[in-house]
Amino acid sequence: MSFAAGADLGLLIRKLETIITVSDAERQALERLPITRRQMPARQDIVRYGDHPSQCCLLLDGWAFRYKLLDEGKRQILSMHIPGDIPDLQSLHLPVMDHNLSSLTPCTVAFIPHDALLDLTRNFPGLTAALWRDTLVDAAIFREWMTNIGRRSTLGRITHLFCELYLKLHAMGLAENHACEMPLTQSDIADAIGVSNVHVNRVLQELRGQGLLTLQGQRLVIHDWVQLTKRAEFDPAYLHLKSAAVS
Amino acid sequence: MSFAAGADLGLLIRKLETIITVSDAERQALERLPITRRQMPARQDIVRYGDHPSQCCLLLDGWAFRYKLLDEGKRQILSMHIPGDIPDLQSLHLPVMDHNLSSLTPCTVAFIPHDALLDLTRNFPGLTAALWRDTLVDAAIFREWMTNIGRRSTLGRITHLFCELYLKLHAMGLAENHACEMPLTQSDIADAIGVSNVHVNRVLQELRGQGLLTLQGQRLVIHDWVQLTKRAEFDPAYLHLKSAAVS
DNA sequence: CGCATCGTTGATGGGGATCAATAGCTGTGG
DNA sequence: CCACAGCTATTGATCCCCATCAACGATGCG
Repeated sequence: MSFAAGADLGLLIRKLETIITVSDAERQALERLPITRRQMPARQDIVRYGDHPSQCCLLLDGWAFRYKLLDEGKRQILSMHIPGDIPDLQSLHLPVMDHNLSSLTPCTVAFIPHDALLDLTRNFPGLTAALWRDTLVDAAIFREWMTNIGRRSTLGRITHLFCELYLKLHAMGLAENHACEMPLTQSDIADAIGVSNVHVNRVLQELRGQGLLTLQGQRLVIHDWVQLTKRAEFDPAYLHLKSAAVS
Repeated sequence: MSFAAGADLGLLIRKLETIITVSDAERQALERLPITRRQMPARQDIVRYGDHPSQCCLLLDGWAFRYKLLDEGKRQILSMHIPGDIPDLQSLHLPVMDHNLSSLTPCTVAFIPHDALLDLTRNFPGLTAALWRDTLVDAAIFREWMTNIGRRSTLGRITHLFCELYLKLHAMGLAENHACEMPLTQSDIADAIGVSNVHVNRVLQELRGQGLLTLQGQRLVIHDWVQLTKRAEFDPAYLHLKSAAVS
């Protein structure tokens, strides 16, 4: 357990500041949260379906994702998470997990006890609102993903996903110049947008062929942001960022 | 504006009680909420994309649904709502609407000013948690719908939707004996599960042919609940009901 | 260097979109 | 009370997007 975790929790503060304005008192309360740091290898479950967590997981470094498994091994990826996110914040008020949370890359996470967070919410209505709001943005992204999966073409789905991830990274200062890390495999993308991995492969080739983007190694480079957002029918309103401006 | 709205707000209390236990003090505070009642015809928007609502909408009677519109008139239905629901509770902390809320049937709604709700959250941490939790269940349902749309067969999607709606109605005491109102058109179902209305029609015939259910007029009768939940891979955990028991 | 994971390619078939036409149902007004 | 309009449900025909299966490179890691 670490109590000198100002730097770690600074990331949480930065995240909250992409959504609200954090006062000094709130900032200090956040920095006083007791946390347990942990390193995780890639693709290891952090919390599982059926668990009753007693803490939340703040992602400090690396990527994570949530998913559900169905019969016959089918998988639906529900969300992607980057540093600053608390992917299982809902466990604060929903005692039993209805899905899994896993690391995507090697990760550093900080566990925050529910007790400490609930304490915070009792004393800082502003932070309660901020955390609540964070879960509401989460839900807003779910709604957009539903729309993505249900009603867009495969090409639209992939480009929409990339637009969203780039913007999320950009808001946290983790991406510039329309380029960013992209550690998803093609199978991950497939399970996020509801198509087969083979089809993802073919549509990615088409996107490359059209010169819209490059995806090599673990890196995404967007060559024509405006055109990409057009193909994706991407409207960033649903991310509810304080400033959604990206040239 | 009506201040003698105990009966109306009793519905909200009943809804919250499907999720948490409401204390007497909380109950009284809820019953003191100032509300404005309104009648709505079927299929009329209540709140629209881009709006900045200053109140939340408690559904007293009838069904409502949320949806997004895309290019070329494509529509994705995001959720279905029944009496007791507050379909736009997220507007309490997300000032701008990223989707539309519309009546499905003729409705009676009660508008509750944001001010009054925010006041409540300042004085009743338990109610804050309850309302927060309500939006978290909302999100849990979104996750399940994502999975439904992304990874289940069309037959699985339809049956899953019916299982969910029946259970939600049952929890509110609005359905018994595996039968309930079902005012969705086939096009509504199609836009909820991400297929075409023609295909919905054909799969419904198959369901009828297999004797699993009857769907005539505006009424759904489930003939074999166990079998239906099997075909749907339906696991009610994601609804986070206090008691999910249905024979 | 060998194994595992990931990416790529080809062939094949089916689920489901799309278009179009007809029939049924409901409310409305003359 | 009937006629009409408009919506909803149904059916048929056609086509293609994409799942699936299978095989083969490529890449990275212990």
